[in-house]
Amino acid sequence: MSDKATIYDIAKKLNISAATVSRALNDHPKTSIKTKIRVQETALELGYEQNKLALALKSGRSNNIGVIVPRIDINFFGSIIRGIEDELYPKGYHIIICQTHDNEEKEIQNINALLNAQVDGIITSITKNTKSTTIFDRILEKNTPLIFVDRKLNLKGASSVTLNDFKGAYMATQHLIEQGCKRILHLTVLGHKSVEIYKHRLDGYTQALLDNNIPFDKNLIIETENDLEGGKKAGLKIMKFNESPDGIFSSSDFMLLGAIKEIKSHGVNIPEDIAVIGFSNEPFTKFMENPISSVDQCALDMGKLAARVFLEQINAPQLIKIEKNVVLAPKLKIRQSSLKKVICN
Amino acid sequence: MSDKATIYDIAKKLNISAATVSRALNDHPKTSIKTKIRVQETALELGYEQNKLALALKSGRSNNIGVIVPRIDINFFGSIIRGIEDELYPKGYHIIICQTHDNEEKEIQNINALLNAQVDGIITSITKNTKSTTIFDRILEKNTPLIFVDRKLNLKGASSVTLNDFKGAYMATQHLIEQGCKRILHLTVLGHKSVEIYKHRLDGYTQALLDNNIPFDKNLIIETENDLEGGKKAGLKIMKFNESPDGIFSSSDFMLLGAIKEIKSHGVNIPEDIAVIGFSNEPFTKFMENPISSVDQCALDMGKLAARVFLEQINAPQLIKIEKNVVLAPKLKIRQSSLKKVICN
DNA sequence: CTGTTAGCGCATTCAT
DNA sequence: ATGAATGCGCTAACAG
Repeated sequence: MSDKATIYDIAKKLNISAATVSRALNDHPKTSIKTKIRVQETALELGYEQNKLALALKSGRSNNIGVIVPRIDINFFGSIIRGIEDELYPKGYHIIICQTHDNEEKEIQNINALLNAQVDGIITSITKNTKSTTIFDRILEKNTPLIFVDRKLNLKGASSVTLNDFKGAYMATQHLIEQGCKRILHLTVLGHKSVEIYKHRLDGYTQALLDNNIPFDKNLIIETENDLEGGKKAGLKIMKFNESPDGIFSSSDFMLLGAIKEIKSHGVNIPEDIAVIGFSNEPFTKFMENPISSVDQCALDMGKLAARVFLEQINAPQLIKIEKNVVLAPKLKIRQSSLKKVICN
Repeated sequence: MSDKATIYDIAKKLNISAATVSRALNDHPKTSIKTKIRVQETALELGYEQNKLALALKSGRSNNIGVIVPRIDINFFGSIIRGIEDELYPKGYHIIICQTHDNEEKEIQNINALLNAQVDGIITSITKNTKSTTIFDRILEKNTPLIFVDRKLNLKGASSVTLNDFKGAYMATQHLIEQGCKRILHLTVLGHKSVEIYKHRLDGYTQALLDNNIPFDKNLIIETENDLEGGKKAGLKIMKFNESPDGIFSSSDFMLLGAIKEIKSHGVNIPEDIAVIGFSNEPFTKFMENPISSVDQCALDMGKLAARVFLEQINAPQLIKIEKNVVLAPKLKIRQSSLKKVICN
């Protein structure tokens, strides 16, 4: 019944104009307190609620922000979104979620749809397969704030919040070296050359070796699929080495888990024989009977920061274009899998 | 520059009326093919895109649907949302995400905000603390489709997609019995009486015992906090029993994991001494060195079904109100932790 | 302090 | 087949 009451309904009932009602509702300074009260009362009585759609059309601001991620049910992205929501909800923004499933075409569709829906900004993690930047240029042409999280494109006018993958890898490798490892193997993702983050992780690993005067050995780089099976394959390869590594730094927790399972099945002990550390701090790493060390990506913080960058941009004076590139330092989560030395927990 | 082209821009350029442009764009039957083509061409040229906001205001349909969950970064809810998105995106709907953090006040705020944003429907999992139904009644009064997922309220006019928790618990308990367990302990959540699902799980457990002529022993019910610590506490209690249980069915994987860690530290073997099975099929359960059996909640399916129920409601003729209550059968994920008998994997 | 007018962008009657 | 007019609900500019 109370399907929808508009300001006109209130106006009619009070024999005043809709404009006055609008002003009263918005607490406009030039309105008598009397009418304000009367309006508020009848608004309540009629169950009036502001239609944000009309407001959005009028103002050109929808108060919605689009968030596009590869998959929403991946813990990392879920946490990023949570960070964004936590930060933006109190400011009156709503979050519209889209998934690309790492499909560039879906990415383009999503962006177009969000733009048509008049979102006030877009926060996104690009596809693994994103080749073209034209769709992103369109966002910028429309003066819609664009913020990349984690997986980014280098575009003038776009902001970004990323993790210092190089540093994370460096820290992890350094940690293994400090544990006494001399022959550290690196597990990287097949086709990593096309994804910045894996390149950076490889570079961090290499640099750490260099800084510690450990020779780089290209035979100690194994490229495999980023899943359990890929890890197992890699583990098998490792078991066939003449000289086994004494440490593994993996660019992914999943690959590492596969490798661990395989290696253990050969009677090799972790961390005694081989100390290992992964990347991403997947939830399962800390729940294992023998918890796995990993590099935490601070997903929640990344989301929060991306949200703040958006707010800065949206609140900036018209003519000023803010472009901000935030790089977060990762955190090492040291657990049993990489501790050769005895340490009090 | 191409900030925004409207149908008026196209109309002006072609010296025709906006109405004609609108019709041409919508492939209206009573428009000459010639103009259709001309309009489409200049639309492309001008980079025209439909403003969904205006459309929404006009039509009263925003093509947005609100989804409210306790937390988006919990795997279960992430999967539900993914299911919803997968199903609704191809139909042109967008998903607006909100979190309650299990706070009833935030729940009310979220619903009001979504209603004001003119969403076409709301899919939600209620708070653990939801006491009042008035806010949900408001949704229904507005004739906005309301679909509960997993955690539901029994309201006339609202639909629901839930898991058969009773059956899941029954299956899990039955499985333990089949493994030869005689003294099966049940781990339930503190204050479970206020949340339907835990009650149902307890009931399923009880019924399975009954059906197998195993006496119910209230000392074998332990109530604890739903987290690792709570599980550890429970594990300690169990270790102090005069007569140890030989099986555990836990209403939560997290509690179970805590209990397992505690129990193992006392030298008790799993599954040999105590076979265990949890609930929810959390991702970590299958990644463990000794994978944990669990009841899968089919989150993805629940999301998809909820989306379909929404579509049915929204597409139903005006006067017909569809109320649908779907109950999904859970799936047992049997892994090492509950297999006393040797089975070929 | 309040009323009138107009417009955000679109689709839809009613004419023609 | 097309144009003119109207309204979705709201706010802002301009009068008064």
